[in-house]
Amino acid sequence: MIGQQVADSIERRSGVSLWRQIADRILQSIAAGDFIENAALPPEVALAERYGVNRHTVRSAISALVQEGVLRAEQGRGTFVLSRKRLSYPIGARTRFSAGLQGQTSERHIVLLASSIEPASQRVAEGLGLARGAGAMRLETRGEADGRPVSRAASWFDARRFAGIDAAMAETGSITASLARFGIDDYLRQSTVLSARHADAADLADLDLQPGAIVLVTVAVNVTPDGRPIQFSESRFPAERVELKLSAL
Amino acid sequence: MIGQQVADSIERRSGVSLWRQIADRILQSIAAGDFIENAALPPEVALAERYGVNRHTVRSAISALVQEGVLRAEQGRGTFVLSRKRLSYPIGARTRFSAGLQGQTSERHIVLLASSIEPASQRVAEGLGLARGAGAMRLETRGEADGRPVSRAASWFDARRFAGIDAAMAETGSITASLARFGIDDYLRQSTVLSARHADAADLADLDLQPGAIVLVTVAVNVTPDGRPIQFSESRFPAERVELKLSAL
DNA sequence: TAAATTTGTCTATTGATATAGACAACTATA
DNA sequence: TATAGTTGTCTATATCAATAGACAAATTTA
Repeated sequence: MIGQQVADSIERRSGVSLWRQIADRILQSIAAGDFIENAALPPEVALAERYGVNRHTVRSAISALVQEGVLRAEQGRGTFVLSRKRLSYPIGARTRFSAGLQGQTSERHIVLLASSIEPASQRVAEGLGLARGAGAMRLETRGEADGRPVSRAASWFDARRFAGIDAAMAETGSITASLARFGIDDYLRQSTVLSARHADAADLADLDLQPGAIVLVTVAVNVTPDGRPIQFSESRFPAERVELKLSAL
Repeated sequence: MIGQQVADSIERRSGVSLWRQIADRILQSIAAGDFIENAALPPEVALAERYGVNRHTVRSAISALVQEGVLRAEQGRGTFVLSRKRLSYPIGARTRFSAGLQGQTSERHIVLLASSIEPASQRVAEGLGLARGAGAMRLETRGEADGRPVSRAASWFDARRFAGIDAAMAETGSITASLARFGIDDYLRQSTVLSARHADAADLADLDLQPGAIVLVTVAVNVTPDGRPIQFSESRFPAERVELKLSAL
């Protein structure tokens, strides 16, 4: 009889407060398309009954989502869904930030937050095929779509081969365009490893999230068409705003 | 100077308790390989100082992880890491449960928990290319590796074409083998959409998780080599035990 | 053996979380 | 214009989460 998974019960004394769990459920509901844009949420008393909690607890959840800009509450009328669906970020052989989100947003770009040259850690050295401790250029970037942050990444490049890529990145706002300046006309995604965790303090600040949010984490290596690694990166995506669509599989 | 992301601060009044956040950090640390198997965790006072909390709060985090079987505490000696690294579950054109985990575990299989025939919901109908409301056979399964649950899935098939696949699944413990009985010698992963959320009550029970845990969610369609959809599925993976490795990209 | 280190247990106190009930303020509708 | 339905605010109480300090119990080291 049920086509979707139904699991309305809520875990008590779990280390995650009831209002945060309910807020998560409502976000899921919206992302799953249970509410059209501008649709009214069920009234607070109904939600309280559904989740088996007090009305005030539901109100805490709602007020957190109002803070996040997901809902709008109007006294006497109801509570309404503001947010659009999650962005669907494609990951495949030719993963490109801007091209991937084309059609879903009117505007998108990458901001260079910081850059530095540092000795390659073990995993960076492995990913780039460098000697451990060799110079690696690190770029800290944030991806934005329609003014909302949708990704936060650290990327490493061979500092010798790509000297000055930080300036190129700041100027062009595009990894693809920056690499082109170094003679890289095309590159491919060689590997992607995916995990998820709670957002840490840095994620919260960089991605404009509320504490307790979940981030998807990808660790990836990009290579030239002939297989030489050029970029190693770790990216974080806010799970409440982004889903990853694995394509070209 | 730092090769890895460092973010030790903890968020207060976030809806996620400090002990749960610290437990998450320790799990990340272990998964990232900061501790070798059987290595001692830093003493409680040191951890309390690092995270800026009281020793008792650290103890709450540790005791949760002891409950989960990740740590072992010994009075007078220290607290030790038990758990192995996360399993790496490959997702690609030929995603197969057992073959994918080969080499990482000595034993793995799929258990059929339940099955039923139901009218296809909208998303199932879309995924399988059926009319909405047409008969869909649903299989509820759990993947286990070395006796630990590593995945929990609901799969839907065209009930007419695959009548009896539930019995085949119960008998063989393999999707691939069951499909072979219906003349499907090969099948490909057409699409995979990935997201993450907090585990709900059903996940907690089915995957043997502690409340507050995170699950990775994939929604996928498998097709025959000539492109006809045969299986629509939603799978949940415990993020603390599994990472997804996107291959053949 | 003595001292230092580490986990385990207890008491007490404070702040955040959750419940309960009552009523005000606002909106839509019969 | 009532009335019903909804969100907003207030008070009170109970439980969980976190801090603080002290000391016991077990282990390792000097």
